[in-house]
Amino acid sequence: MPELPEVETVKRGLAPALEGASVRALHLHREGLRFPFPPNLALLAAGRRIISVARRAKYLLIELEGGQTLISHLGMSGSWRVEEVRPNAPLPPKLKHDHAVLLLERSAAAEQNGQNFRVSYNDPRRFGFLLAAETAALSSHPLLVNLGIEPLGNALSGAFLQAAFKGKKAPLKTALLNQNIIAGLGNIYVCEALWRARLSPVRAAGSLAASGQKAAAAAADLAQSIRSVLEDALASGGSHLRNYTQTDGSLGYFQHSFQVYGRAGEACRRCGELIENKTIGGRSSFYCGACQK
DNA sequence: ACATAGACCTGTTGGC
DNA sequence: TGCCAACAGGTCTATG
Repeated sequence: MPELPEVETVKRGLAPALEGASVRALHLHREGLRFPFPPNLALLAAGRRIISVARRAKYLLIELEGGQTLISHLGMSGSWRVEEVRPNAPLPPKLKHDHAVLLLERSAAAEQNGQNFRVSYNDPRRFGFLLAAETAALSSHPLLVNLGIEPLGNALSGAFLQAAFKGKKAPLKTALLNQNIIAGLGNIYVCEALWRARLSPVRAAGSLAASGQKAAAAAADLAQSIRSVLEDALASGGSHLRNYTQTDGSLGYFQHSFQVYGRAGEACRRCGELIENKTIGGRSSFYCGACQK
């Protein structure tokens, strides 16, 4: 599920619920996920007000009053679920694979009934994680310090890609998945962006940095394709995940817009040739060998 | 410096 | 219908 558009959608779902609320308790139902939970995690969150929910790359950053920020990564199968907890009503059932549960209280000013709510982190495969870090030192945290640019920010351009890819022999596909260059792209959107840009995933990344107008145009095209595919996914993800309490945001919304991902053996929607699936850098890569050069 | 394979996990899917 | 292998949106580590 979670590449940048999905994580951004989660962020947009969580922020209005969490911001300004206070953590009554954080319950952890196992020792850890991909990484062990920090020993003081529950204690550190308890009683703290949540200042903000933000996203950097595929990380969710939940800033707490008191100088700590929770770092959440969804791995391959993580999701957050918001549920109301009404007085005199049974608690919604805990689901299998709910590993971390926040019990929260809305600020008195915002909520006359004193309603509480529960936000659960569910992750069957447990490739995700939940950590905490000093807010002041967040940008130098080992997980974040080397991250590349945000592809939806102003930094992404043809010139940026040319500079970043110059001399790289790695396949374009691999370079785009490198979170230290562009942060937030994953397997699906790289495949889709390359199709939009008519660029082959197997060509050397450095070929986009060749001198001349042709390479510059291809790099600019790719930058624009990355931006547009992420924006389109975000637009459609937002509409489907709006009801946050009922869906876990797993596969099912933008997939109908896929042009190549998961379509091996089907006709290219642009030229009619068959979509190929080849492993590049250890990941399934879908592309049209006829019109992606 | 780079590419590749393997590791971590459970759930779903497709072939027989 | 059942069984089993292959595969899945991510990323870190070890190996060559």
